[in-house]
Amino acid sequence: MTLPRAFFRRPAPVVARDLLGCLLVSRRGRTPTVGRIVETEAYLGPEDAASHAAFRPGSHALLYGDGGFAYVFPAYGMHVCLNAVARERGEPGCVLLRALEPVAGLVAMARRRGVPADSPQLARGPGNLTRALAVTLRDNGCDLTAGALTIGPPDAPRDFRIARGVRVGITRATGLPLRFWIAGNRYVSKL
DNA sequence: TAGCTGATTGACT
DNA sequence: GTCAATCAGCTAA
Repeated sequence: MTLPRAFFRRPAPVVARDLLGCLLVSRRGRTPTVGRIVETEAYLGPEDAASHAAFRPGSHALLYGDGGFAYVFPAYGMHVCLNAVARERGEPGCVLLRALEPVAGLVAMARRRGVPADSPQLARGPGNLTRALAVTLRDNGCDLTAGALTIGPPDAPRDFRIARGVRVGITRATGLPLRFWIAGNRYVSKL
């Protein structure tokens, strides 16, 4: 069960908001790991100075491609961040996945992270999220609607409150209210 | 070829 | 609060 391609063929902020509560499934490694998405950020096209579409040509092939694919990039040499490409072909945009609430495969996540399985830090933060799910640069460009890395619809009613605020951790175009998270969730990276 | 930067994290003062 | 680790891809030369 995965989200249809059409889900991703919408503006990035809409996709970012609707991804909250959805399930990210990674079949990397021996044990599948599943997490509920609790925090996202939307990045737009070249008009958004913080978007890689504006200043990282190496990402253009993916960011300008069809929605529903993974865009994985290295940051600060030691971390990788996972994005879902959003919007129709030719209209660049993506959604950065910043935090998950662990659902299944907690022991495998804890082993990869080196923290207790009940730690709220299991998949909190973009770099920690990819480490917990064993996402690497090899996953760059993979199909999120079918494959080792997929996103499924929520497994429970979306009865949470969605909070919205400015993006964090970036040095350009700060101030845009493009960060979304589940209000009060203990696995959100910052409040 | 050398130098710089960043959508980060964790350790340390 | 500060700071190092570490690298792809860009820029300047």
